[in-house]
Amino acid sequence: MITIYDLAKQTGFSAPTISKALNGNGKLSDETRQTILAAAKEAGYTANMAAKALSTKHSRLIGVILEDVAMRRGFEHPLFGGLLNKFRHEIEMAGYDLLFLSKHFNDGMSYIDHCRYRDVEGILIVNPIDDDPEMKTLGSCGIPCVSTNEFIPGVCAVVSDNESAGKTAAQAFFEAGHTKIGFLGAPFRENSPAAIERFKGFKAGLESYGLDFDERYMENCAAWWDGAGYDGMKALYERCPDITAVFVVCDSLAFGAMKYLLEIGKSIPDDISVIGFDDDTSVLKAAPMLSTFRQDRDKIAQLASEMLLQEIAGIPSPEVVRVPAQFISRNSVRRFARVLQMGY
Amino acid sequence: MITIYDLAKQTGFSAPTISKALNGNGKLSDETRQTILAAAKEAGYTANMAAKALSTKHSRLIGVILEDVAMRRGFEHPLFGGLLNKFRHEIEMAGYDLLFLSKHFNDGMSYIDHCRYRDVEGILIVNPIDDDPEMKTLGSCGIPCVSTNEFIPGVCAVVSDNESAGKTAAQAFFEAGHTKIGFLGAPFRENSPAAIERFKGFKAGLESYGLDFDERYMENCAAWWDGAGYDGMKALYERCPDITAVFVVCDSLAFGAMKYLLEIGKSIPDDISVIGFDDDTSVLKAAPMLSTFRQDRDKIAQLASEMLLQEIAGIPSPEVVRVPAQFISRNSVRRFARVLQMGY
DNA sequence: CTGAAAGCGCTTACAG
DNA sequence: CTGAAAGCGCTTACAG
Repeated sequence: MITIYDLAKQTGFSAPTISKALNGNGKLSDETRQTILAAAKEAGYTANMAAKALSTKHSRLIGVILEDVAMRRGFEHPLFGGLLNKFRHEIEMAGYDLLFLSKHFNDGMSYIDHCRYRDVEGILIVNPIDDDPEMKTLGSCGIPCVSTNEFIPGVCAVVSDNESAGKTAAQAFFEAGHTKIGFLGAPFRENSPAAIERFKGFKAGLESYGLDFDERYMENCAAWWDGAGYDGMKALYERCPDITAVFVVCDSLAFGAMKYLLEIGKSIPDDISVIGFDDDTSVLKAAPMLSTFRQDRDKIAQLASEMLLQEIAGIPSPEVVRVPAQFISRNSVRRFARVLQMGY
Repeated sequence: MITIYDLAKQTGFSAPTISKALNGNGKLSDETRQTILAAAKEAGYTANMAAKALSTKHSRLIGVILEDVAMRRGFEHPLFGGLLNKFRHEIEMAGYDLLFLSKHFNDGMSYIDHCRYRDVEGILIVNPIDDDPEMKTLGSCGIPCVSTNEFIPGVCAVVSDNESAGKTAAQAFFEAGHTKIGFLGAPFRENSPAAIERFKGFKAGLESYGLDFDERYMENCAAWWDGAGYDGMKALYERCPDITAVFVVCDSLAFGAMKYLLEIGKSIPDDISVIGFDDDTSVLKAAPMLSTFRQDRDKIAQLASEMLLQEIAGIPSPEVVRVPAQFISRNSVRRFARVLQMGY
């Protein structure tokens, strides 16, 4: 391993001068800088980050909290995986590395201790464990944080515009002539906006068309995976067999719901129309006709990295940044004839 | 931030003594150790890894090379995502953190430079870029490496027993009475064993039953995603419409292949039987009847972490470790009546 | 524009 | 069993 002292010896300059040349700061003659840079290159010099981190207190490490209790897919989660691919790329371009924070590290240190241990400079909270009490402390722990799925006091959230998407779903159903429309949700948790917001927007959308949303038409599934969607749809449909359409908060649930509907002999969209959420490729192959919403994972990741880098630089972020989700209309919504006659 | 000097002041011992107590090494009276540990706990002391790394040359960091040019799914790759979930858990239990190695870090340092920069202690090569020349240098770079998909000179490979799986596929088809069986492969690359080995085993399996494999029955798709499977199946089937079965090297390709077959009016398995590979959940929802092989991601990850930790400790690893892939028989293979009559 | 000194927080021999 | 000294590789004021 070659150090700045080796470079100092070779070039005849002092270590601090080598340091300045390498880092491009301080006043140095161009000539000095050039010779030092050339020597470094020739010697194949690579800085030692541990030493840098120790003296500067800057580790160039971004901690990532990624737990996936809800879907149990970890890296393979339909939103989180793609988001991380992009986020990783963005921060690497800025000279940072990803460091996964963990609770079972070194027999159970907290996230924050893990951060201190590694001098982590910023935290991306992709998704925490439900109701983790440590989340509340993150906003004031002194380390810049950005969240991409959960609302945490004092932490900037970059999330899809779920309400608008909900409205769009209502609009799509309404314009196709549906009036009895179910809502299949997921556990409503205060800090996890996705399900609640999609419902809010959906309800507001219906009301804007003069349709009151009947609470009986709403069913919240017990979890986020397809089995729960199956059970939820069963409960909903047995209670309200008159619905002609259902908006489901995510595609996994929609897949389970459709499975149930198909099993009892219903066809989609002829008997019942469905709109999902996520544009989940794992569902899409099975249900290529499913209309859904695509969360802009690249955009969310890019904004999240910008906000975080900005906060590290001392510039505060807004409390929440919304990213539009794109409606992807395929063929799971039946258009009623009378509507077509109305000129649609 | 509280340091060992603070602890030293508080307890009246010297910094080295604090260090020994904290790390459990060196000779210390139990009493001293206890008081120091208690003081550390009360003060909420967390070690500083940068300082530790600088003085010990041990970063407790495992570099990960994860590129996914083949499937373009990154973290969402059917094998790699799950493998990483488990690998991450394993090494965290051992006090290590994951560090993704990247070529576009800090305007383009090599993987090895990235490792030196961070003092990475070991490298997990989940999947490299095809024909990356840097791979050849990894085996002799001085940093312990383990690979989970690619053969690299001097690097321990932990991979599925693809040949046995290929034989099992041949057996399954043969026992069901098939004799004209196609093989749908992927680009054969020398260092990437999956496709070649599955083919080898498959061919050997057929031959063990006295069936010569007709080279015309083999078609290698241009890539690993479903569109390539569609095209590959088309080419194969147009050339050999007499096949009654096809073994496909991965489920994504199998999905594309089935899509083609369905489109031209064939039914599966009545007209043509299919066996895939990967037990890819994203395909499974669409084709729940697909018989396939499940790679034991947890086992591969666990063995890879063991090998790597072992190498870091100075114990050499075997050149290759094989992990059985489990055949999952569902309903995509037709059993011919005459076979049943033969007593199967 | 360049360098000597001190420090970041920890550990490793080496004394005692 | 415990501590004084030196060092890991880098950077930050501060002189000059």
